[in-house]
Amino acid sequence: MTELIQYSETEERIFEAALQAFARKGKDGARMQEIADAAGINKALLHYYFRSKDKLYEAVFAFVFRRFMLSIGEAIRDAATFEQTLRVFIDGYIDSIKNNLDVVRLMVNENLSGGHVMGARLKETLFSMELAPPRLFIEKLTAAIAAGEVRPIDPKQTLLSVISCCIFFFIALPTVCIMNPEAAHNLDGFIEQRKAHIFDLIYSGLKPR
Amino acid sequence: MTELIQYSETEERIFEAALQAFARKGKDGARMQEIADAAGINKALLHYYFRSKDKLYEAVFAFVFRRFMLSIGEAIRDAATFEQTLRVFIDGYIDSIKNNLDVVRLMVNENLSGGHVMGARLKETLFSMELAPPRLFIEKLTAAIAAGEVRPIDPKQTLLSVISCCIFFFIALPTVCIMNPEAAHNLDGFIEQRKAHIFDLIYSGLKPR
DNA sequence: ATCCGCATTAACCAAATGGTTAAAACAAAG
DNA sequence: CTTTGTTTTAACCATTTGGTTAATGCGGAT
Repeated sequence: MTELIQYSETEERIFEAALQAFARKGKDGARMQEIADAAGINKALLHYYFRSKDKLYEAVFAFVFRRFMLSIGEAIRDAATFEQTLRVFIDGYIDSIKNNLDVVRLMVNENLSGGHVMGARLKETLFSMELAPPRLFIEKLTAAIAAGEVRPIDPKQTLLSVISCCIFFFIALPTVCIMNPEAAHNLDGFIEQRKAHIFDLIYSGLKPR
Repeated sequence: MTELIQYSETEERIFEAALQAFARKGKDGARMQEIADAAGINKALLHYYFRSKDKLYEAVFAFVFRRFMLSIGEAIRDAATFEQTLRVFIDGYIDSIKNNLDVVRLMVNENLSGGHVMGARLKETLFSMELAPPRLFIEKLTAAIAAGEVRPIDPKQTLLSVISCCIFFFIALPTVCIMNPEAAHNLDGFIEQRKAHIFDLIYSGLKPR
């Protein structure tokens, strides 16, 4: 089912180049020649390894998607209280996104154009460990509600809200920087500020009164 | 500065066709021929009206961007309490997005590829009425904080969080439908549910304790 | 009826692009 | 050193695509 392929150095260089291209210009906008150049190889080699542009796209997606999910999994550890769980989740999620901006852009592009490639990967991974973080979050939240640490609220919707707050900022980065000049001037500072704000707003929204 | 051009019936048909194409396949993925077909005209007419694909893209963007902003402006009326303001803002924002999904997709695409076209429109519109809703929201929130109706919190970050929660769901729709089967089965119901949840979570997060 | 400017079209073109092929490097094995 | 299988490349090809052009339609003014 889930094959664990070991890729050659050349293949991984292709992946990085293709990721950048696909993420920034979309599947159609990216040029095979440009990917080959960025990877420092001949264009024919692309087809030698991946047959077609579509197959290359799928391979790249599968590769970086998996890597991204694992990176999130690493960033999010277990915690004692739900307050800590939420804080770690937000910080870890945002850091992972920040370090994988092109992957996020690729996934957004995917969703904009139907999301069938991502859908296949998702379904394949649905029962494996790699989707653990969201499920773990929901379990923790459900438990916290039962324990009275958090007021009754739909856990799935809450998860969606947290993820929305963590991701959207990066998707709309150019717009955010225009509407919000300090973000353009000091991005890292703004990101840290954003982490704190999201935790503050959401946790305060979850606490019983 | 801000020209108010009256477009012919043919031009508006082109806009609709081009919007669909650009939104669903991106600027590069969309084909001039396919846009012409969808608009029921000859391909040369596209160039007759808009010179090049880039110019067409910019014209389409300007047109639908303005229309979308105005639609949000109409949806969001003034309200007495901040609680009402927030509720109206969320409902109006989500309804506008729902009725302009292709425009939102176009704007997201724009941001993914640098956002220069949107940036130009934004800067041009920055001092006009069309960006009133966000600014109005921030003013209301600031006033509510001063009046003690809302606890102290960064208004800009809060606005960004609200918008994130309203938009992201639509951007990631294919993924959301996979992770959340009931959304696929009854989208309108899920949207209403989402409106209620966002208001509940955010307003509860803003109330003083 | 004719003239004139705008709208529309069919046919065409050059460039770009994804993909192929046959030959050359190259490394490992015999 | 030769053989053999894999990796890499230059040159090529067919198709697609954005864009052009010259001709046609057409409605209103004269």
